[in-house]
Amino acid sequence: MRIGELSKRTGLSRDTIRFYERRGLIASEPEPGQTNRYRSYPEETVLTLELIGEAQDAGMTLADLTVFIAQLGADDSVDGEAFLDARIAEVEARIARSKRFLKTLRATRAALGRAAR
Amino acid sequence: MRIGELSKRTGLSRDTIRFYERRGLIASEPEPGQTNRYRSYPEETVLTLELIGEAQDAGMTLADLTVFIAQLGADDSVDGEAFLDARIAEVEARIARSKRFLKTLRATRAALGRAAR
DNA sequence: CAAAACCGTTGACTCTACTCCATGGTTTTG
DNA sequence: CAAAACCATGGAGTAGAGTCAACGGTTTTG
Repeated sequence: MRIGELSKRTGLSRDTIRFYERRGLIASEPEPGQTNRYRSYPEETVLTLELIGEAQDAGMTLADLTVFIAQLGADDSVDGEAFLDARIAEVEARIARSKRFLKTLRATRAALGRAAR
Repeated sequence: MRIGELSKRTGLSRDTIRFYERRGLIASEPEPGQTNRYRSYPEETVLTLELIGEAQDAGMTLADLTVFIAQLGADDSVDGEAFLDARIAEVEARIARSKRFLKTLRATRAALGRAAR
């Protein structure tokens, strides 16, 4: 699929998609048998981009994601376990802290609801 | 308490603390009866800074936090409920997406564990 | 077939959230 | 009391993650 469709399907701008490709997070091939220089992305790129979004929400950087995505493809990895263990611990901690903050947000909301009437 | 102690107790750099103060997230007073220009922070600033950390992990920006912290003190607020409801929804969504990513991380870790032996 | 809609590259620019001087004053300590 | 440790201000610089503009090809469409 071309970049315009991918953009529509993911909600990301074309520029963002090209930016991710320069960073090595996704890859395209030239359209087969075409002389234009248009990128063509495989269907699964939609899923990869959704994964990137989730990972960013979980606090991962694009640099981390470059490593992680490389590991998704590779069947073996020397330091992969250590890397993944570290990322898992980080994300777990971030979720826990986010939940604490959510409680504060809800408590504030409740207090405000009472004060308002 | 002076900035050095606050820095030690929160793990934040002095520069970061001063940066937050410029942004209006925390406040200091001059040390009472002193002629120096040293800041003096109340005890609760430690908690505020911890809150800021959690909020950032939850994906809030400092701009959002400025509004939120103002609301913590004010007993009434016109648009407060709408603001808080929006923030709560955002944070909930971000946590949900983070959890989805965490699953992917764990699955990858498991696959790698099996492939390694 | 021409206008509209797409696509590509390059390079500069923005925004957020810090971080790092340089310079100079104040406290603490051995 | 001098050196070390601490504090302040102002301004410049950095990193991460995009975003935008300019210019020029390619496809699609009425």
